[in-house]
Amino acid sequence: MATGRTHRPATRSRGIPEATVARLPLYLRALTALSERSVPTVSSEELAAAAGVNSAKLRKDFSYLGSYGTRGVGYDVEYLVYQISRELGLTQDWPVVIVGIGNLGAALANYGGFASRGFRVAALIDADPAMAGKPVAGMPVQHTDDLERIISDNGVSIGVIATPAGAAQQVCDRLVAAGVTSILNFAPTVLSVPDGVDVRKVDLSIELQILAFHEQRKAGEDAASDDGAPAPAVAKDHRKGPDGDVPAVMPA
Amino acid sequence: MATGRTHRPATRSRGIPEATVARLPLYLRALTALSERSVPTVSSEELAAAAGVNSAKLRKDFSYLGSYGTRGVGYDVEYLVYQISRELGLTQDWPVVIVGIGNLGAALANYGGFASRGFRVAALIDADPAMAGKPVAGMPVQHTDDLERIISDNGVSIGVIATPAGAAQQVCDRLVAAGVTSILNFAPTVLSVPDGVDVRKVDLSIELQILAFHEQRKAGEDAASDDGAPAPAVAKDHRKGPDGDVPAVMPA
DNA sequence: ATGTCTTTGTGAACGCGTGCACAAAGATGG
DNA sequence: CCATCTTTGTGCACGCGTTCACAAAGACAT
Repeated sequence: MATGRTHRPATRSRGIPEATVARLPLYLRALTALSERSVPTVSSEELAAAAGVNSAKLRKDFSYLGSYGTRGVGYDVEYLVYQISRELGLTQDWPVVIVGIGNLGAALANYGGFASRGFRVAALIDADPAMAGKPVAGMPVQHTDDLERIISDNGVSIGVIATPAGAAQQVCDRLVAAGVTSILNFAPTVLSVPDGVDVRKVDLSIELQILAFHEQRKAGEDAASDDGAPAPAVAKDHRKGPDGDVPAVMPA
Repeated sequence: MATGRTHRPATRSRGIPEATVARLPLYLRALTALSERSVPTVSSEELAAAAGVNSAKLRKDFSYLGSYGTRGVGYDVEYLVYQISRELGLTQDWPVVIVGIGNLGAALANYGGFASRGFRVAALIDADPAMAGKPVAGMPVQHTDDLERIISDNGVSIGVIATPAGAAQQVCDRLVAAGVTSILNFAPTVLSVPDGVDVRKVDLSIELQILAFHEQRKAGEDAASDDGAPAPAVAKDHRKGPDGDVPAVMPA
């Protein structure tokens, strides 16, 4: 997924493995759906099916949070919703800023998923002076000049970067300097941040490329031909090449 | 990431580990940047730094593709760009359809990252009759009724779902039935697909929730001292109990 | 040629995540 | 109170991924 994989190994999370943390939102979503249908309890088997995971894995995940189930019965839906929400920190309000109000940034601002669960879009920020003041998702866009003040005034600790790749690192540096310690990066760039700052990335083109790899694998299982020659400018010499094309020293 | 995480274990990928495949696009991006600056060769150390990974990991990743480096010198940039592109299947053209042209779908249609490398938006599809014919990103939106024909006519094997959660599974089923075998899902739902179909998901709210978890942990580190002791009070009788702690969670 | 220096490619150890399989815990019924 | 049935919680083994550390390969100078 998508997603982000640029986070620190920091698994000192007091016992809760990173892989488990990544699944908690999934469980929470399934539980919320059950809660809305007023289902009182659910077994690990049922919930696992709804979340698309193995039931043993789910039980082990919950065991890191404590023993919240009842043997012979299952888990209490409401209680579990509360526990997971608390563990994820969703019982408090997280003001978020979105920087870069282009197509994607605007779509994110309008996306309901943000506001729905403890997250509140505190400000929209863009570098284009022409955007300043224009309303997007019922909120005026503010100029980058005020970034530091906005972060500070609203106590923002989570920032979303939706700028072009070229501007991302600079924006990131300013966000971090202003006090942001968690960043969700949509720009196709590797961000470097100091220790203590978490970065997760969402990269559409990477996801597509991974799909293309598997797609190719599926399609060309027999037609393992090495397509037309797109004229590899540099033919090199790779001896152990499985295909056996053996070039010489690379030209300069 | 988005990563995406709902993909099958399908690691029978003829030797190339899934984790490596997920990093190839990252290397490719860094290499492309070097190529544009006409840098002829690059060492594993330099490239690893640019891609934000460990250099040993990078060398091992490349070793799965074959031996493309020259000891004492490094890797030939152009040649490596070609090899990785070929491995990822980017030397061919991948027609893609986007289903669900709301805020997010429209942003995706306009996103340059799609067209940039081997991917071509073949059609935009939406269920709203009012959208039909309206141009988005210089391309007329087509109605869901024609989904099967569009897939078939264009030989589409990759579909992007950007519909509301409620419609996602249904759209997914139709895509799969029409011949799509790779799906990139932006809807906040677990999709179930038959074997042989790959699904990757990008879920904004999940990413944010993971960040919130770490953010909360960072914030509460000051008072973490008392946390060292094994949590004894396992609230057992919280079960639907004295309502004192009612979940403060919200739906949707 | 020979030696030195750089950088790759990889063997091996380690740690994390996953899933099986089962004992313990509690519900339920007689 | 005992027997049986359901479902949790987890010990254990296995496999994947990461990282270290080093020998081998080639470049380059003398």
